[in-house]
Amino acid sequence: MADPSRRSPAKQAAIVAAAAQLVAEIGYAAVTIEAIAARAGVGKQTIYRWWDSKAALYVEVYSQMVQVDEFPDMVDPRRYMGAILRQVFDLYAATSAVPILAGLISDAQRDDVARHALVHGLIGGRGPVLAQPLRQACRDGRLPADFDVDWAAEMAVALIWKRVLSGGALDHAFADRIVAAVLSGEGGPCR
Amino acid sequence: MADPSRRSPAKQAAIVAAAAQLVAEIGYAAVTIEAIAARAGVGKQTIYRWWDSKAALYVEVYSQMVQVDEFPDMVDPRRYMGAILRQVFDLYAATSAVPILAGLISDAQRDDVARHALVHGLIGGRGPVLAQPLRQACRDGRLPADFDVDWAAEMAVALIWKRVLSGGALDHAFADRIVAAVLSGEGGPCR
DNA sequence: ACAATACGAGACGTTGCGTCTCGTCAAGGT
DNA sequence: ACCTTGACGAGACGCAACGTCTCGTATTGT
Repeated sequence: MADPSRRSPAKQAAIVAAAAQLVAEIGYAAVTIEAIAARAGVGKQTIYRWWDSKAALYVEVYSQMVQVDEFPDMVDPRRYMGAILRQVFDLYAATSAVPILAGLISDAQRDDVARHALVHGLIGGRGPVLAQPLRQACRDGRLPADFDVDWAAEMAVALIWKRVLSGGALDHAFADRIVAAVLSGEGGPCR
Repeated sequence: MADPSRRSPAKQAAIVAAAAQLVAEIGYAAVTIEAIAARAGVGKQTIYRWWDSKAALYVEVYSQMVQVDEFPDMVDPRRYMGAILRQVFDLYAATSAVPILAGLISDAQRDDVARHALVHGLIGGRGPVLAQPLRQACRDGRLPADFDVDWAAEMAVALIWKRVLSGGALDHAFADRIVAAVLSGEGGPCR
């Protein structure tokens, strides 16, 4: 139906920007497609043409907002995880990513796109950022060969989601506690 | 306005039962107040008189559904936590509590009653079930005196919420992993 | 018996949904 | 240069559920 090559990049950017603005102003739940369209100076159909739902649109907003650009060196798993988490939390603090993430987790109970993003995509899986580097560390002997990477990633994601959902602090201290909990003992003093 | 002493217990029970039925049949998100009223043979106003919102009603449904009746003995913190978690997960498996919990966590981003239940009430705090017994174990020397009970409870709750939200398994194996992660080392072989 | 009020039923206005139908416009093909 | 195609802005449209309200009836305590 819709031909991606004919899509207007300017409109897309205006819509994403309007969505980001509105969430900062009135909160995720209060944002409507109609308000985004009005703010962006765009017809409703132009939004519905390219995104299935409000949640689908915000998956894109969130992805653009939380871009992990520079990966720290994997010298030590503990240092790596701490650095990556602090980087993400700094991005959270500088943007409206947290309310968007909370809204997306919430919408995932109703919306297929949000659910998929939550379980497999950027938001939930975090494969390239968390699981993959840790798996590499296992192969390199920086972590025990039988270290359960998937479980570690699940714990980290769970703790983050919980604070996002209940409004807890997402600061560097929290990042350090996650690292300590997820890599408890491994490569540390207990071993 | 509304006088609790004149409230009809039969109507209340019918409403709660209808709400529980409907969530099992069509899922939390699809349930409407109007459908609950129709199913319970009740006027809409009778629901709105006693509950602020759908979420507020389901907080009560969930509370009735997940009643931890018998507390296991606190001989060993690991055994205690394992027993209590298995008991809760068995209740989850026997009822529609999981979709309700997922719906409530979702609604907590929009609804004040759900948010309060999530942060302070039965759902999020879990004080009497988790934190309090662990705190007692600390005083009794069954856990290190500097053991961080709040952090342990937060981890357990976070892991449960994450699986509830993303549709993961809530079985005895998961219960054991939570215990191992939350009480890692404490009272175990590493210490 | 009487006052107070919970209750069933359903009308009511409101909001946002997602679809649709216009007329306009820009781009690519012939 | 013309013509087709499809994106676009604007907004009308029907729909569903919200939360409030107003009836008339039933129940309860004094």
